[in-house]
Amino acid sequence: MDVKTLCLGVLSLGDTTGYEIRKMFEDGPFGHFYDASYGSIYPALGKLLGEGFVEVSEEEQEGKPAKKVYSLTDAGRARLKEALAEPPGRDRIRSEYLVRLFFAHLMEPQDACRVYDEYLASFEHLATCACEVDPEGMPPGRRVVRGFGLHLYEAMAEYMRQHRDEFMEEMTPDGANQEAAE
Amino acid sequence: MDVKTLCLGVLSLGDTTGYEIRKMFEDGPFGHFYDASYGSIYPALGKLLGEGFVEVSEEEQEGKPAKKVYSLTDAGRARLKEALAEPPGRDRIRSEYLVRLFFAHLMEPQDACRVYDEYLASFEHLATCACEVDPEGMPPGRRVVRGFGLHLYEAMAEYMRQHRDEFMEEMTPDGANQEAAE
DNA sequence: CTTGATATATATTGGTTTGATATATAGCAA
DNA sequence: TTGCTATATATCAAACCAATATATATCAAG
Repeated sequence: MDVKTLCLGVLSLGDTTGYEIRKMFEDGPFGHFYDASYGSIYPALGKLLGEGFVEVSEEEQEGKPAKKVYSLTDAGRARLKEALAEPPGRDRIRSEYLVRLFFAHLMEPQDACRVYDEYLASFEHLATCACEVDPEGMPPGRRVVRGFGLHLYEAMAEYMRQHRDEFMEEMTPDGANQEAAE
Repeated sequence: MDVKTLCLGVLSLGDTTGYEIRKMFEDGPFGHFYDASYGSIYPALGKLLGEGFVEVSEEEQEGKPAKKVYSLTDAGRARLKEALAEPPGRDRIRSEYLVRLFFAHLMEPQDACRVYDEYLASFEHLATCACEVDPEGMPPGRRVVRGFGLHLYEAMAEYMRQHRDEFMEEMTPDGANQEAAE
């Protein structure tokens, strides 16, 4: 599964530009389970164009630079279906937060506590955002993915809320409070 | 957070080889929240050696190739602490499974159902494995990370078990069973 | 008793991806 | 009028991954 396939997938939802594809991975529905940057999206679209899987129409705009609106061809739709039929590789996660928590005993206690609270807050935020997305009219798979994400963020936030006090106490033993110590 | 920092972290748990560091990211405790391949680990160890953050001692072995056992220097320990104090970037996930479920309506129903069941099974497996790790004697941060992972895998498996029937029915409408149709 | 698979162990290479930056224009706030 | 944000495309060095090469040992299957 490379960025080319991801682009085909995004384009299956409607014609769009490289810029907007990137935004989909940043805030949009894809951000929760994939990532891609300009440096991979633009070359991917270029290759797909050369292979006949997408078409492009340049739309002049006043003020802003000209848009290149890409759209899927029939060959592209077939290619996407083909790629989705391939066996999926296992999930990969990269969490700098969990790395820090894992090594919390090597950090300054107040830094570790800040990381903990930031991480908890990020899940509460994500859960709120995921909650606002209306599943009405979604195809079943997409609805499952939305519910899965929402359930996940809530479970993560719940776990971190429940174990917060325990962690904070163990990180700052024998009354070594953040401010007042003496 | 680059692979160099990750290597320093692994070495803070004890002296080891590049080969074993890789295995830590595959099966070991790090696999749940980070990934790194040989092509990044060996060059990272080489650079760390040049920078004086790690030392190496070649251990000849009969039969097998000579081991290069790396160990952290004091400078390396300081560098690790420094790196952990930097603000963490946001979590990144790459799930080929969720991509497929998102586009399940473009797939053959039986393929989509297989992906669903495989994904569910993978979480049940991960939960079982995480359950077997004894948190006794772990520092608080590491214990939180373990509990977090376990809680997460169980929540994911639970969600997918609960919505399985719903998904399967919606994927194969009006009695279009996998085998017998007609 | 040899073939193939698996495991230990280091290392490299080609291709992909990231993160940052460049270019260009407009709007809006300080 | 300076700086910030947003729209939009594009590129580049550095980092990174997946695959492969090398070398040896063990163990099971045929």
